[in-house]
Amino acid sequence: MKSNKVTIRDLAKALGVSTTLVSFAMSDSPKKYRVSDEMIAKIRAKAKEMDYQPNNAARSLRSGKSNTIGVILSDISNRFFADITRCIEDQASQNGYTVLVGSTDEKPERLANLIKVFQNKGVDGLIIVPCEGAESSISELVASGFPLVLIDRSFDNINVSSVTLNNIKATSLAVNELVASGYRKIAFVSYKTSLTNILDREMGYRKAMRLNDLKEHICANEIDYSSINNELLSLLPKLIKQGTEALIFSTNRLAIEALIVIQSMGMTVPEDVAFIGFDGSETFAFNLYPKGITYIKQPIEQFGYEAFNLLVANIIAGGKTDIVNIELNPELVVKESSKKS
Amino acid sequence: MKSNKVTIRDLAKALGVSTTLVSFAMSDSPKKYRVSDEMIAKIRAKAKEMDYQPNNAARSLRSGKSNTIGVILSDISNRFFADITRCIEDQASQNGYTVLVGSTDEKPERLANLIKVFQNKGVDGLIIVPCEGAESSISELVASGFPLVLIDRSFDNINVSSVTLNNIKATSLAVNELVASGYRKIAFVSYKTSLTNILDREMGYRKAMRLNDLKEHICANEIDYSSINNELLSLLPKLIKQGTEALIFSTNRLAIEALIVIQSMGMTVPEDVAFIGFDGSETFAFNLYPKGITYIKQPIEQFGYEAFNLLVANIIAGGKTDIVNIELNPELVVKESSKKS
DNA sequence: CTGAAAGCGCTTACAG
DNA sequence: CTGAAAGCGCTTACAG
Repeated sequence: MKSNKVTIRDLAKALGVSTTLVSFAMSDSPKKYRVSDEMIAKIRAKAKEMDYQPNNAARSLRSGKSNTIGVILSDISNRFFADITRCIEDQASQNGYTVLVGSTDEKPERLANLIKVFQNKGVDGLIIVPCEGAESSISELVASGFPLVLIDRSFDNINVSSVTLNNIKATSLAVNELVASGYRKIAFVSYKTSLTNILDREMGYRKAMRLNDLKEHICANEIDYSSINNELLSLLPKLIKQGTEALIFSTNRLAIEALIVIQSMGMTVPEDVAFIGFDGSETFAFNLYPKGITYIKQPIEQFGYEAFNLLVANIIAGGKTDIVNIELNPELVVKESSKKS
Repeated sequence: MKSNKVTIRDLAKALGVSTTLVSFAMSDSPKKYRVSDEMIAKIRAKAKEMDYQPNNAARSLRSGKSNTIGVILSDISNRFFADITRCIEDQASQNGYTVLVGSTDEKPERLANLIKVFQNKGVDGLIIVPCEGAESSISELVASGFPLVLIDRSFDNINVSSVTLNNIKATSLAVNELVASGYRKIAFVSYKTSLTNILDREMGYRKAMRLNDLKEHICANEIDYSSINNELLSLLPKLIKQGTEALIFSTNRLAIEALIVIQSMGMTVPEDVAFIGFDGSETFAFNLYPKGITYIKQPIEQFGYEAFNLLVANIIAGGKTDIVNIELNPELVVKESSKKS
């Protein structure tokens, strides 16, 4: 930004051509303007030689686009979202975009605020992991026609592009693996929520249990996410005493906390109870566990890749593309914790 | 950015004043231009009424400053750095700055690249957690006069502003606590590195051990950070067999992995060995541990706060402020793991 | 295939 | 205390 920065005009002067030509040659698709190949090569070579760096502010001001997108997470300290953000950033930087990241900490007021802040900063579009209670903010945004893609979670009653996991399939895979290992008394440990993705995981469990003619044991309403540790300390022994042979968890955090609680009770997996976790991105605990933990793996890279591309298509179309809902496939990573010992 | 956006000119027209006056009134310090109080109030009220949003691109282009800073971390998946980044972002947004974040994954080539990328994007300054081997990139940056603040780690031979922990004090505190609890055979578990902050932690341990007339047991060179788990699995039993009564760890990650390894060996803390971890930001493992883990706590908020303010002072001064090195105080959070059982 | 020129929305010397 | 005007560095119709 210093005054000694090389500009398009300096380049033009040095080459004896117009700034127009330089601008064309430096653009992403110079062919569109039918600039000769030699000219493109000549200009770009000179640009490199003089270390020309386009001025983003000028570009944005003129084009009305910032080439910046905003990513609003529900919780940046969740490794799963942090990893997805990383993938989005990779995609973005390869495509000349800059990413602004914010976190709502699962608070809908903060979401409304962040949307405004990012729009004021001139982002061209938003990728959002909505929290509970975000419906009004999201539907307002959709109504305004602002380019938007939801990720991980969506709302049944809002028509908006999204990239989500096939959650039904995810827990079905887990149930079937345990059944194949010979387990019958399989419990699903979740928590009180209205998030569709978590509820879908419960539905996947129910469906698979029914198809296997097994009785469901759902511990969804007994857990308050803000005091997991204590809840699990009282819940897990009860479940095991009642004859539960295997546990499936609806989230990564729940699974990790449960694993630590189980260890601290002096029990082991799968000897005392079989165990399938959800998502292995924060796997240091899983990997270190001597026997290895079976878990449902989400395609993190695909989340980032698809969301970014969907958003950019949306931006380029001026917010007028069709609604696209992409559902990604989970994968079961099988280790010892789901096998009969 | 749409064409229906309200501009400074629309405001001026609506109020019957010049754009100059509007610009003055909307600036951070309108008093500087001796605009009358009523006028400021009138203009700002109208701005609010018409929902005026200043165009950042125009502002940047004109002023030559982007009001954007870059934060380059050594490892974004480390919760300690993620938390600091969060604090920097809070500070930044309160002061009208936007933060761009990148991670080098401890690779010096990536650092050199990210510095370039961020400069091309027009950041006004950089906050960097340098990785090993970053000396050349950092000293080049310092020589160019670009506003820069290092965080967490610094280099003895480079004269650059920084915010670091008083690492000597950190491990001294730990040693003294264990000694006060009656332990004598205290080992320091670290890893092979040239990072000054880690080496300082070793020095703090050495110093405190000497002052207490105790013999040092340092396990620094025996651990390769990329295969901690296996290393610890062989190291820890050996140490304990040799009579080590207490362990101090030089990093958060090392401590967490060690705790899990200790558990998996069927041992408990502090019955089999006393334990002091480094930093509790990723404390879910610590908190869940039944007895509670004593750890050295770093002042995360202060890291973010001081680094941001130092950088902004630097930016405003055009990179010509004095070098300032801020050393923050660690705190020992005492739980059961450092007490005689 | 190439050039002259307008204009994006601001800030800020300069002049009153 | 206030206004007219230049200009930041680009992109892009328009005209050849």
